[in-house]
Amino acid sequence: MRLATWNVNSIRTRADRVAAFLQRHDVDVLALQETKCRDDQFPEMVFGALGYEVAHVGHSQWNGVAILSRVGLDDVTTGFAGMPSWSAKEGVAPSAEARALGATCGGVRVWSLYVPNGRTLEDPHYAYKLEWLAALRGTAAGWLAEDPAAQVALVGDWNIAPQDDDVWDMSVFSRSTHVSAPERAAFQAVVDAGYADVVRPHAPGPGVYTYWDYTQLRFPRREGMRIDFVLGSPALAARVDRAFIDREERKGKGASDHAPVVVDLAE
DNA sequence: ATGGTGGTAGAACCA
Repeated sequence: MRLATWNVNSIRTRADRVAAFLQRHDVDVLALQETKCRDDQFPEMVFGALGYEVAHVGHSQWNGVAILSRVGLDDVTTGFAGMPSWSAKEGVAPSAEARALGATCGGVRVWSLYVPNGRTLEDPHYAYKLEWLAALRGTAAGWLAEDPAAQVALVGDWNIAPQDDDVWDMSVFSRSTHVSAPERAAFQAVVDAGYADVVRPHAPGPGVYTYWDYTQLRFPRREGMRIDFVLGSPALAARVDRAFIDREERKGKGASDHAPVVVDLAE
């Protein structure tokens, strides 16, 4: 089974690219982030024609996550238990909502995650990001306590660069989100709960990224960040026999600012 | 030092 994740930065703008990607790499399950559309706007037919079922949750034009699967799409769940709600605390703030979608695909519990960006170290969204990650860690730890053999994949845009080598120049990020100690600790806590980064061993750094800012020629200058991850439970991680970042997808006109991450699971 | 680009929008806001 081939599982992939991609922050697509608008599914309507890039439906053709996503369809071509699915076919080019023969992908079975694709988790998408930043779909940037309402449920009724999702171009389901494009993917239905290719044999994929679609689950999507998009609160507004901001964010939104989806799962496409041609190996079953069952027990679809919006949000994980205990996921903190931004709007419940602060009033309407659609940019901070609807960022987790779970489904069982081919025996694997797949979670498409868009971790809150955080904006700046002083912004309330930063505290929300840490709170959100702590809740995810707690709930995901519970899944493994319940069933240590569970096959779970936590995939998506984590908006965290866990290691210094995961950004092109640490000095640029001295007072920025994504690299702060609390964010890295929050990411590590999920790892410590039993979810391993299954891609890094197959795509080691430095200089290996999943995101390049549209501005300042970041991609041709090879100035990127590794912020998209596939974290796997022990039973899932044991099945991974190949993984790669499809850097080619970042090239050319009409690319997302993120590249897809692809993982192969042995039968 | 701001703006560089691209998305949703249809003005500003977000990444």
